[in-house]
Amino acid sequence: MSPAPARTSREAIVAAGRALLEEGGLDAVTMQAVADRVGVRAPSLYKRLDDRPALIAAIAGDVLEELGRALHPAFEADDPGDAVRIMADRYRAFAHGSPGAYQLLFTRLLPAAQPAAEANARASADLLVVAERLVGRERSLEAARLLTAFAHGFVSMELAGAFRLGGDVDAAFRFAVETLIEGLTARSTNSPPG
Amino acid sequence: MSPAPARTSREAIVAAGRALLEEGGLDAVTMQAVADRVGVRAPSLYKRLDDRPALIAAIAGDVLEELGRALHPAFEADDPGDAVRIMADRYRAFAHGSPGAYQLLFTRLLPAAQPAAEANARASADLLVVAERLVGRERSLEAARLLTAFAHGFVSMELAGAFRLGGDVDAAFRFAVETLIEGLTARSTNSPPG
DNA sequence: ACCTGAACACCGTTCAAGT
DNA sequence: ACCTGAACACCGTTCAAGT
Repeated sequence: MSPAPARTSREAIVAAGRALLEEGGLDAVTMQAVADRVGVRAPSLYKRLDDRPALIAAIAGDVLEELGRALHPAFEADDPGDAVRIMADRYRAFAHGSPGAYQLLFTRLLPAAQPAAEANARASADLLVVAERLVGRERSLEAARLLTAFAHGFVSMELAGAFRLGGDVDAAFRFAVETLIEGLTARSTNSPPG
Repeated sequence: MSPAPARTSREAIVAAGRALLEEGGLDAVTMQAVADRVGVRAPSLYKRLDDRPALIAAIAGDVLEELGRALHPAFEADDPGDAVRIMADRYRAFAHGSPGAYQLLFTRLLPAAQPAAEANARASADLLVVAERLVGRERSLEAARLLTAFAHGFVSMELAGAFRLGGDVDAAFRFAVETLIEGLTARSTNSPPG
């Protein structure tokens, strides 16, 4: 008579998926493992999500929002160079703290799994403002792309274990950030303050 | 009486796997699809390869060698700035020409799937020489890491479709390469020629 | 309204049996 | 020495049946 009460929730399912992602990579995020973790049978998941790609998309969306929140305080720095330094550090810290989630963002996602682009757009806009303060309006998009390409490339190589020649990886990161700030500043078309 | 003749080869299997990778991503590289393509049943593949991770590793190894060959001519440039320009262009062209293979290189590979590191080491050594000519010995490792991080980050974001704000992506790449060359040159500890 | 077991088409992998 | 069909344990997903 009484309809069956909900025994889980979309949020719990997404959280379980993300935990499995960090523990065992994307392959470990099976519908059955997720179902086990939230205490339900696999077919029940299809009441809350269309399919596995939709689950992956939901995880990616959460991650993107969280990364945006982690980066946002960097934009309050007065000096654009400091903004870049803080952003870079926070970006890298996020990737180290959630490597599985971070890598998911740059996995070629199936079309169905593309996360909502709002958080993305907001972060892009914030970064563009910093870039403009650094190099001027004309080159701001190019500068923003250089900065994001570097940041993503560096942490992604770190996570993939691609820095195999020893040395101080933290120092290499700091050196690179300073080189980028200097290089971009030197190309600025902003009129100097007077 | 006569033992069964070989109906395929390890090379044919690896080539089939790579073709499937480009056509449909890593998920499309199933043992059955590979077997179909080389004209054999799936269990026969296990005569030449331990398992699917070994197949993926073999593909990655081939790709890495090919990338090394594509990059090598860049190191003949007299000017280290030119070497960086040529390397960057060739690196990007390789990724555009074989996006599936390229992305495979930076997928978190299972330990079993780590390609032989020789080709890797040779390319690293070549790049270090260029970096040293650009910034001096002390900072050469840091500089090499900045350059590879940028190059990988840029093309990987391109392939993931992460540059969604329009603009001229080619121009952004050229701008970034010039900014890096200038920034690194400015930090050089090499004594000026004279 | 949600949950479940049973079923389907697919994986990777093993292995005994064939030539 | 290599190839094969059959089998096993696993996937994702659908659906009729239960409450």
